[in-house]
Amino acid sequence: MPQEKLSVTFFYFLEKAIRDYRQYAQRNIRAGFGDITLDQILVLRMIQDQPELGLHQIAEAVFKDYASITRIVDLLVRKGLLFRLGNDRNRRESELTVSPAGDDLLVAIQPIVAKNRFIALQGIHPEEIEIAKSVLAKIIENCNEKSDG
Amino acid sequence: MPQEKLSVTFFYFLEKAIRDYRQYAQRNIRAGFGDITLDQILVLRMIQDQPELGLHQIAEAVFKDYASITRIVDLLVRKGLLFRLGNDRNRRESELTVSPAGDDLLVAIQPIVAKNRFIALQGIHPEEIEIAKSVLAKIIENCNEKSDG
DNA sequence: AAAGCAAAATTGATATATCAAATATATTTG
DNA sequence: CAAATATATTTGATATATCAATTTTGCTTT
Repeated sequence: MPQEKLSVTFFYFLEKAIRDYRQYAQRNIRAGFGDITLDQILVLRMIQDQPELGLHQIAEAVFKDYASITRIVDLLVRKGLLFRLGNDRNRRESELTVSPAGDDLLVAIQPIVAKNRFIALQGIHPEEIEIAKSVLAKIIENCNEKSDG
Repeated sequence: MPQEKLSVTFFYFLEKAIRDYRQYAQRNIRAGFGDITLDQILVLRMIQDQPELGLHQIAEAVFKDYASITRIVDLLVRKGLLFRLGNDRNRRESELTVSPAGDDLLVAIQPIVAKNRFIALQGIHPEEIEIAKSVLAKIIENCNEKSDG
């Protein structure tokens, strides 16, 4: 098993990069707004874009766990950024709608999010980003292969 | 701000890749062993390699938070994989030592961890991995720049 | 050695991830 | 339509991440 060392450091870097990025982005968001997390923003925006989705589909769209989505949505509702219209009992029928406050927040936060991404990728050639992306895509594929060998 | 789309999908892939890899690796570990997490293994191995380190330094070595390390170490001690020799009160003096059970576990688990990494990176050219690694390194750098602009 | 300061370690609170189990709802079948 | 089954959602338990606050320990300086 060659390149063992490369793979070790690669996964270290992978973990550290995502953590540092999240920390950096979260810090910038907090500076401008109160206590909203990146994940909550992600879910909120997804619902804004496609309000017709069920939680299950939202989870898939944002690559997250179902249980996490339940909790994130609850938080967003509690914060008044999201409305659960219709039946509050039957959650499958209740439609989720971003509240005016939620809309405002998304509008205000959008440039910050974009800037975070921009700065995080500053000084990297687009072709390199593409290659890195393809590497990540391949990892995703490899980890989701049916294991039969 | 060009390439907005590329950066969006890049960060999506980044998050998904790390999550899928962890899930995949964790599943394989669980199949062979009981309930030990990747993070616990990482910390355990670090202590095995450099038992003289303090928690602070361990945290830095594995790119983790101090608070997390405190809790992970406590778990490892509770599981009998790690001994806190010497003074159990003064934690700075107490030396951490991997127990025989911990040694055994690391030995047994090592090939699984290596295989996980190998499979996750299967079919990717080493040069591409290097490029991806350099992209991640640059992101880490960008996110840790002193913000004064 | 005592006081004060710096560094290390811990704890509390909250958010998210994960898995398993339990509910609830929808759909299919008889 | 009722029962069986499938799917969606929630909940509980535990682990980790993060930040803030606190405590502990170590070091310096008298």
